[in-house]
Amino acid sequence: MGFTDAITALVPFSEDELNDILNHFKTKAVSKNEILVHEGEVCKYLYFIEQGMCRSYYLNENQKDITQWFFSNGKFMSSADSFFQKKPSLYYLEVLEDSVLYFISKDNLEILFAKYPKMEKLGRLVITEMLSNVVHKLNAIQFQTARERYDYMLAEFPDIAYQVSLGHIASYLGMAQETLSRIRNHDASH
Amino acid sequence: MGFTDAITALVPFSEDELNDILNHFKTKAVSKNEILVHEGEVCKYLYFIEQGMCRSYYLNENQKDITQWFFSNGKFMSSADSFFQKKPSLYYLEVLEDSVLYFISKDNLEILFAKYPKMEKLGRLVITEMLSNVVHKLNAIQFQTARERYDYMLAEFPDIAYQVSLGHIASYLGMAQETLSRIRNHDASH
DNA sequence: CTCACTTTTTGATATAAGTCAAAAATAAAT
DNA sequence: ATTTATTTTTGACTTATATCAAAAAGTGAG
Repeated sequence: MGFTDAITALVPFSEDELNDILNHFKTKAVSKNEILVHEGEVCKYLYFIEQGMCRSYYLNENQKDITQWFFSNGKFMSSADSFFQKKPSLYYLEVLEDSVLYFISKDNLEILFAKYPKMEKLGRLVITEMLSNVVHKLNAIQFQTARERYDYMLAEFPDIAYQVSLGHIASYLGMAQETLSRIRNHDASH
Repeated sequence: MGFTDAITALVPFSEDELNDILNHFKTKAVSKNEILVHEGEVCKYLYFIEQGMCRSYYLNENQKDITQWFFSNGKFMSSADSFFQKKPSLYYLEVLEDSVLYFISKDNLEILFAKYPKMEKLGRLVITEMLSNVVHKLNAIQFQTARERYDYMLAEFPDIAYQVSLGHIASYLGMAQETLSRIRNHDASH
């Protein structure tokens, strides 16, 4: 799903409005392993993944890298807290494969918010969607077995399983990577 | 923290604006065990807890009641997804002790959104805060031991520990209630 | 105050999943 | 192509926490 499709799916805009909105975004190609936002720095942009795959992660007390979220085609991505409140980000944003992104600064977004009330609604919808995704994952993590969590992921984000390394997925699902490996092989059926 | 204080802490409004906003809310006293929203019904209001304690919960596949979130003094509460998108709620909202609430309908909120651009900002901030709280809890749940999760709760929501039943807290923290009981007693001092 | 009901505690046991360590398989680099 | 590095798999062992069951403590109604 392209950028304009994704937007109009959430809030209907006219052709002219869409063009104006689009002009406040920039676009760029980014390569695998690029870090878009470092922990501790303010996340300056709201991104949209036109094509590709990224993730957010943090380092826990033992410096272990924990994947927090995957962002694939057609999704908005940001370190939301940091971006909206100009606070230091608690997370890294990393590019997992060569990708094409749209992005907009806070200032430009504010201009759009002021100009188009419908944009505020769009902003709220994007965050509400993030919230409901995170809540959904929390429910999955909180009371399900490792295998059920993996099944949840396959159902929710089928593409991730084939594009992302085992270790990233394991930490995302809150299990040891050995466990995920065994789930995938040993009892690959059911 | 009272209602007007909570609002002005997030976004500055004039005296007159505040009064107008307040007039779009209603207030009521609710009693312990009252269900404000049932699963499957659309959540019609955004609530503010002036005084008291509530929770959201759902029933899992085995009909076990799982607490999802606690809402105490000075917090906004809603089944956010349901309220903003008029979808059936996935959760129940329940009153845990006699409470005093402010609440506003979607229509009235839309009126305020249209009238005061700052209100849109308030809406976004409220949801962003919910998002960051949920993300924080997810991180706590995902890789911490039962005892660490309890400590997280004590640090984050100290009041809950003394007002809410053991079973509700245990399901909120994703552990068996026997486990929580043992944590509280046996090794109460680490 | 007593009886019924709910919640919490304690004990014994089972098990899912973590940890440690090393081998195998893939991918990247010279 | 070989070598070096990274990722995944496999095995043996440990442990935190769930489950089951029953006793104890607490709460509320009549």
